Amino acid sequence: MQVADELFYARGLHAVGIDEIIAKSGAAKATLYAHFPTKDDLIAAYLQQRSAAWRDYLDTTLATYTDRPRERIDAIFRVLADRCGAADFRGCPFVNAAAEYPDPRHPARLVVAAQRQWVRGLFRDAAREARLRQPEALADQLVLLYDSALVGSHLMGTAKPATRAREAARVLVAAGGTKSR
Amino acid sequence: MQVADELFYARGLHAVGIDEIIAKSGAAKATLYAHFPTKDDLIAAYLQQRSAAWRDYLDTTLATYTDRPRERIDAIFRVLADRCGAADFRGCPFVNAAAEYPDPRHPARLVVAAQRQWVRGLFRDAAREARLRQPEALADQLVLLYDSALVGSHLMGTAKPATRAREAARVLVAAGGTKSR
DNA sequence: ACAATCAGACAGACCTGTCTGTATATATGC
DNA sequence: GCATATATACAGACAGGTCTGTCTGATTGT
Repeated sequence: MQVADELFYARGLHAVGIDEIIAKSGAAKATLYAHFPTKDDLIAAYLQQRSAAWRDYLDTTLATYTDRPRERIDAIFRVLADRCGAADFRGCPFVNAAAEYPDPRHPARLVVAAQRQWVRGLFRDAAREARLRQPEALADQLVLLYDSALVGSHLMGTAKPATRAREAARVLVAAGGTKSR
Repeated sequence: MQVADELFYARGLHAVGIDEIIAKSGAAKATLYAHFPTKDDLIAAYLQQRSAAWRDYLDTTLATYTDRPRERIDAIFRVLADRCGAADFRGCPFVNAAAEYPDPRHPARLVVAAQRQWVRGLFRDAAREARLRQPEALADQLVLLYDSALVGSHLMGTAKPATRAREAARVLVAAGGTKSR
């Protein structure tokens, strides 16, 4: 599973075949299929694991901001920028998976959708706790910036877009979720 | 080429094979390979064509805003939201391609990079002409929102993220490219 | 003994790219 | 106008590799 995780993230879901995962992990094919009946199941499990790991990490990091929702929002973007600057960063595994699997009913897409709900929940809760006007609209906008930090940093090959997203998020939070003009 | 365009966009680059394109287009394999020596060449051509078409469309649409740079920025997001609401919308072909081809030197990625440079140029030029403070930083932020409109609308299956991106862009433009606080 | 895993062969489908001979459209020369 | 040459496209077979998933018999761990 660890090998699949690395290969899928680094190279793409279609680009990595079962045989390569097996060769690199040392597992037997029958064992892999015993645990994951199809490749789609393996992919969904890979995404689920990524989702769970990211959630755990963010939950832990944000725990110190429980009573400071505005700073919590900024912290999310700080953590994100750190992630985007990591040596193995290759974009958002969820966005990447959605690009490769257009069908919203695909098992991978279900994991992606759930993950996005969770992220949006982070922002919505923080916006509410900060008593910002229109927390729902602001949450939506912050999710946009979250996405774009990941996508932009991937495409540009630097973490600069994540930094920019963080700055933009500050502007939006400062504006309090107002629809401009 | 038209068939390849539709299939690649709708289903993904790896998911569509040469034989399927041939079967659906009525062309002979030898003809296809006469025009495009490898599948990668075909993919790059597909993206190039998408890029050129989008540029032409945006250039035409924005021509009426030549002397109104602020409104031009908003118009970009309006056009984008229209696109995201189209029945055949399946995310950003360029972001999708980057997800499937991690190597920045891949032919597809070169087209993607050029396309992104062009988009950023649109925003930077408009920000300069509008005499906004920090046009470069603002352009970066607007590109982020542009990306996120596309990605978000794809993942959510509605054009609502594009609408939200437009609102956020207005906030950023109103703030004039300020780094918050 | 049983459960889990392994090594590795297999099946059938699909993939990219190569090749041959044929067909069609167009241009050129007489 | 007709014959010929050339350019372009076609039908389809082929090669070799890769893919996902199935299966068998053997091995290892508890």
